[in-house]
Amino acid sequence: MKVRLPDGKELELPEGASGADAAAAIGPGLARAALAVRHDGQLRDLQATLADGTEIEILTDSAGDEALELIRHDAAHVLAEAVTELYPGVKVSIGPAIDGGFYYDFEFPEGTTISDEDLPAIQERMEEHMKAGEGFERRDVGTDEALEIFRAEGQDYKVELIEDLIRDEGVETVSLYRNGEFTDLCRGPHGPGTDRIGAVALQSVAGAYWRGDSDRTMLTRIYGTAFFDRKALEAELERLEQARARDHRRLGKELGLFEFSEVSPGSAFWLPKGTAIWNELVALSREMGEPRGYQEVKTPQLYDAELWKTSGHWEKYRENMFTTSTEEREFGLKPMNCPGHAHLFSSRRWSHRELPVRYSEPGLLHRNELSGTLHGLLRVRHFAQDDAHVFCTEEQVAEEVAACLEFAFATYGIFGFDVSIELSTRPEQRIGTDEMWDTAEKALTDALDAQGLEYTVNEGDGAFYGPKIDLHMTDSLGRSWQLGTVQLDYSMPERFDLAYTGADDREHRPVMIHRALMGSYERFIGILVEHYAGEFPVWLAPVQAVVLPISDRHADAAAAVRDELAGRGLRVQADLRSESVGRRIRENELQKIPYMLVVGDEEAGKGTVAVRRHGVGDVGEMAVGDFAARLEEESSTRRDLPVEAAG
RNA sequence: GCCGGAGUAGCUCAGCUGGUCAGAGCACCUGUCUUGUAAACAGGGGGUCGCCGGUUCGAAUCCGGCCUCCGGCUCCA
Repeated sequence: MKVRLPDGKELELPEGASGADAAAAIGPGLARAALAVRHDGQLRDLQATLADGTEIEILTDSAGDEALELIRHDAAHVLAEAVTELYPGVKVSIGPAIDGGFYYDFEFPEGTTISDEDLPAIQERMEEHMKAGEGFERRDVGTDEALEIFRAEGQDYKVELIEDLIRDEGVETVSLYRNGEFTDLCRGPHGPGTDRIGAVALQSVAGAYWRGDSDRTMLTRIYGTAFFDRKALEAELERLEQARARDHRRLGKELGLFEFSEVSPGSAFWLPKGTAIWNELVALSREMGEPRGYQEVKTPQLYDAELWKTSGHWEKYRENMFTTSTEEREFGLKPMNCPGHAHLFSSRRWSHRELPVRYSEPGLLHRNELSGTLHGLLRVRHFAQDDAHVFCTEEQVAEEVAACLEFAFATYGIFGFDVSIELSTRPEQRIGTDEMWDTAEKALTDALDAQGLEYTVNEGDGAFYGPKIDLHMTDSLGRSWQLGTVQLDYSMPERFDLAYTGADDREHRPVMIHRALMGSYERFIGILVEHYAGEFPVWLAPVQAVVLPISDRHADAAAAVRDELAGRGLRVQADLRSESVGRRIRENELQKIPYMLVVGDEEAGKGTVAVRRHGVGDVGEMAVGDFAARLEEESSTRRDLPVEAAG
């Protein structure tokens, strides 16, 4: 028989030849490096027999992410093998490869708990199996036989998986993979053997619900990662260590940006330096919003429960709301600005000529998030969004959604963010008719397609009142967080009986677009801190420059420089402490302040400063006025100017 | 909320199996030094060892409950 190779050549093989045979026929080097074979587009074991006339490609350990994914999945099986040996009676569930590694979920016998301290022993056992070079043996069996095997072993989760496969997909056979004494239900493919997993590291243990369902058993998940060689593994562990240094919670404390306290869990206390960043972002939002037709409004924090009943929050969102009552009236603290804005819109009559109306508000919100979900600035209970609601006609929807996306990308461009786009569709808990959802989902899809944007679809992840386009960024450890969102809403206008008078002199229902671009200022700043590793561009830096007198007798000259710059609206301080210059430079460097301006005898007389740039060093002497102009330019353009180290 | 882990001076952390274990560095305060591009020197103050309860002659150390934080899960900006 013949198979075709990626370079177009044909390879003659005996009937019934496998991927391994094909690799061997091409060359011994490839045979050694081979991990799996792509056969008509599908990745299969090397042992799989090839069919005549098909196209094949041998996957080797130099195939990048795909190869890593394969051995990480292998490693998950070895993990399960080690755990079943070390903890008799353990029940296994599933263990896939994930971005950056793999995990396996187990149910340990009653009374056995696993912690990080148990990982080294498990890892050691895994390494023994890797050294032994056990093969991954595939066997296809009838579902009856598979059920019998796993029932006999008391592997209830596997039994459930097979039963579901039979029920949902009508399968009659399933594949089993055996490495050593461990047999797992698995679709495959797997590499040729455990010795191909070069190096493995178990990283953490965590709880995870069986099938991601919070009503079901909490399993114990063990996370790990694997690479082809120890060097790559260690580089990755080193990278993770480095990433921890960028953690916004750590930098926020070190740089004096914000604090958290037990007295208000999930709520940041913003220090002056963090507030300076916050204010710059709000200013940016206003500056960009104004020419785009946004008008800022201010609405209350607390609303009668009636308003939340009208909006649907009382029914669909109440468990996330903080409520209170006074004089026998019940109130809810706002978790969103939309009902307030809808109420505001309804307070007068509108002509179609006036639409779209775009109300923005950096409103303060409270959401009663589950305690276990709180996470620094990235997940809080009290936050503010760069929120706005656009009230427009049906005909204006496409243009307005497109304008929101333009605004969003213009904003991210300033920070050099590379966001990923997700379209979230109707959730189970929702208000509004299916027709409304059809219309809204189509409108968003059309807007994305019209701009040729790439996106993934999150079925069922929409807001309860409408579908949304979400814009995501990852933090220093690669966790994805939603920043911006553009949500289309046909329900709220109906619930609030919103109307405008059309050209036909009849009443029409406007459409509401909810949008936040940075998302919440809290989360955005958290991501920003990690993105810049605390080394903010000049326009965002809480302190843009610090003036350093060489000795006490230069204090007045230094203070004068500070006053002149601060008088021009720049965030400049003077470090007049009687500490050594080296000491003060060190401390201000650690604070990652963009500029230090040294003033001594040489400079004081001439009205200059010796400029030191963070991360660069001494960049030479400048007249105070020239430096001020530079700082002003960097602030107003929101772009740092290039610098070169002096001499 | 759920699973696992942690909680000692402002910060980072030491303190093994209960008995001078309440410590170190940095920070802070006082004094001296008056400084040229990443840490001057000396002295000093500071903690009911997260909170509540229990075991014990005796608890930072053991047990229970609660709070907060960390890693995940569920949920979400």
